[in-house]
Amino acid sequence: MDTADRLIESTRELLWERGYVGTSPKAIQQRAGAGQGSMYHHFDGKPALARAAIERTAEEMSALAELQFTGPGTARERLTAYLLRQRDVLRGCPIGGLTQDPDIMADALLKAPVTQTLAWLRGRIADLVTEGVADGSLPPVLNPTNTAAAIVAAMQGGYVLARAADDPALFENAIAGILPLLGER
Amino acid sequence: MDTADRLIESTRELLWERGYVGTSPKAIQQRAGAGQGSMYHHFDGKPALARAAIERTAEEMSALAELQFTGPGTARERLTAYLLRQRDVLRGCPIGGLTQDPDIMADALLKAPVTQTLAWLRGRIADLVTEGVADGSLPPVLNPTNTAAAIVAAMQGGYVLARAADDPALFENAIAGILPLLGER
DNA sequence: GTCTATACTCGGATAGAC
DNA sequence: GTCTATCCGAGTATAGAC
Repeated sequence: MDTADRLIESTRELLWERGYVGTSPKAIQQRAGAGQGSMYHHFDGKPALARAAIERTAEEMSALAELQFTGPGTARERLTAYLLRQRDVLRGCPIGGLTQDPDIMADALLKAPVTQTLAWLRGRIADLVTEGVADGSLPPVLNPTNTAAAIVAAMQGGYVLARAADDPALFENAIAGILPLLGER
Repeated sequence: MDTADRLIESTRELLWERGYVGTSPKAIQQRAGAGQGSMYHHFDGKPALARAAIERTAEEMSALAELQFTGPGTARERLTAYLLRQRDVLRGCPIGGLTQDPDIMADALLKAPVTQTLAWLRGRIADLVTEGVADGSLPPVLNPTNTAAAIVAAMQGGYVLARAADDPALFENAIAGILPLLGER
């Protein structure tokens, strides 16, 4: 991994742990084992580096989800597999958490990957719901758009509850609580 | 409203808008129309002021919710009234949003009101679910703990989705998506 | 490409006058 | 109680040497 890569990886970790406002160039350099000059040689400044980091995180998150969505089984099985997947719950969502960061939301270039990734996720899940309703694996009454929003929201909120309580079980509870929507019991 | 009160109110607004890390004493003073000396006369420093602000916000939020929970109607009606209540969606939840703030989570005194308020909310909603199952206004299969977690999570996550998309409709979608859980369609 | 030096502002707080 | 002065470190970046 070269220096530019290490800088991006360090930035990804720090954005996840401390958010954008709470992350300083100096902290990034130290974690990456790079000096000031090195960082400013490879990137224009903090926003440019953050942009590279957020984009990489967004791509990784989408790819990981897509892995579940295109796996084996009925639409319902793929959906519940995604929901029940192992997660580092107490760290929160590395994309959703950025919505709380004022400097991210104020910068179109930093906000765009956040907006797009969550929109993509909702759309992808809505498609699965539609598919599941069509093939009979999901209850026929479900509205795909609303159900997808509820599922993604329950996950994002599950992170919030788990972090507030310092207990990953709350994420699990939230997921278990929406599963009846999908006809699971 | 005296100076101490104005300082607390300014802090509440700034915590909501910019989070703890993103809020400086100077910004608080300016918004409150108070000087440095004045602020440090009334409060020990930024953490003490934040604590007062967060506690006031937590109390206000609980009181507002309790108003809906003790209103008229069946348990289900009170629950849906709470969910459908008018909200300033794009500003996010002034308590839930704090879970993303590293300096809040690292300080036991600042974190406690966040932990407690969300735990109280879940407990209160779980009670309503239990009540609704008992009086027949809610489906008998519901698990109160999980359902309460799912409901609170859907709201918290609804804020995240709405802010990411810059569109309050996503909060509404998430709520509409979980209503079928309560037997609404 | 990376290092060190330098610069300037802001964050957070203290001291003492009024 | 409030004001102004002052302090020191951190945040963010530039300049120029190597």
